[in-house]
Amino acid sequence: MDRSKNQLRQHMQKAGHSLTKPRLAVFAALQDQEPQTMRRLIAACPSIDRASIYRTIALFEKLGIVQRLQIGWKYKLELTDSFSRHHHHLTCLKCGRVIAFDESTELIKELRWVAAHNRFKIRSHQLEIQGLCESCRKD
Amino acid sequence: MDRSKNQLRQHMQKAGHSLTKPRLAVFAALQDQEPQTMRRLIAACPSIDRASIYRTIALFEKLGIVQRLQIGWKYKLELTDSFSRHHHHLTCLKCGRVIAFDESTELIKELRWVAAHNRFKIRSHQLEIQGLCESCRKD
DNA sequence: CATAAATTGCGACAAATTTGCAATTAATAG
DNA sequence: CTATTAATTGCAAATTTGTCGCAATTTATG
Repeated sequence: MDRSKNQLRQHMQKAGHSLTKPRLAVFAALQDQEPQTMRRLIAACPSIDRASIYRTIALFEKLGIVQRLQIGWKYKLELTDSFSRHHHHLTCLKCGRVIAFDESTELIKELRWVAAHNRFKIRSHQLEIQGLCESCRKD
Repeated sequence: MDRSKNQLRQHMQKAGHSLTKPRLAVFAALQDQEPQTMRRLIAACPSIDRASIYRTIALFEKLGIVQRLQIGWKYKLELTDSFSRHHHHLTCLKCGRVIAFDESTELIKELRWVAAHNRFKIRSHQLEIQGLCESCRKD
């Protein structure tokens, strides 16, 4: 908990930004629930202005601390692999439940091949599977 | 071109909807550029009301004709595999260029394994790789 | 062609996101 | 520790994006 806070401070300072109270609050809310919606983020930081939260998210994104995911209809936010364990998502189209899963080495090989073939330098990747979860299938 | 239009008409009629002029225009704009933004979609159909475009996209999504992707900061829209060749994306974080690529059978195997393991029934999936394209790497 | 149902455009709303700027806070030199 | 400077915040207003109700229009059908 304090470890990741220090990591965050270090990461930001290296980029020339300070770890302020609002930024720390947003970070904590992202750790608290993953993936996170903007709405919940705002609700989770009642003493912080909406505009600051948007600005913080934009900064975190630029610094590679946060990434957006398209989950179902709306986007959600989540810490990147440097600040959270790397994983992907299964999303239930019916109930909206989100299940995280790890990727295989096979997948990584595939990504590397694709990137090399397109002369791309990989920074990150996301995989999302949409479908019906166990309980929603029974309909 | 007319083939896909007929396919669309058939698909919609089966679901009890008609292929009207606004819907056809939205479909054409989606074929024209992929992935497509809402803003461009609205601009591409100047004679059609914004609300109708939103309603059309919502309907297309429900009928499995269109899907949303999170590419970069904003979401984008694209025809699903039934109406466009199945593929994934490489997105350049610097210039925003989007390159499509095909998936391997290895990836599909992986997805099936993950789904089975979580008792999920797969409906669709998306993979996005973010990084730097060939020309943007040179910095 | 007549009728019923589906769909559209329009205008008003509501929600989400962005911006300018004055006030506050953080980093740093002295 | 205090003064100074630069970064950051809160606030209010503006913009953009997405939604809704409803009358007018279009489409499907008998």
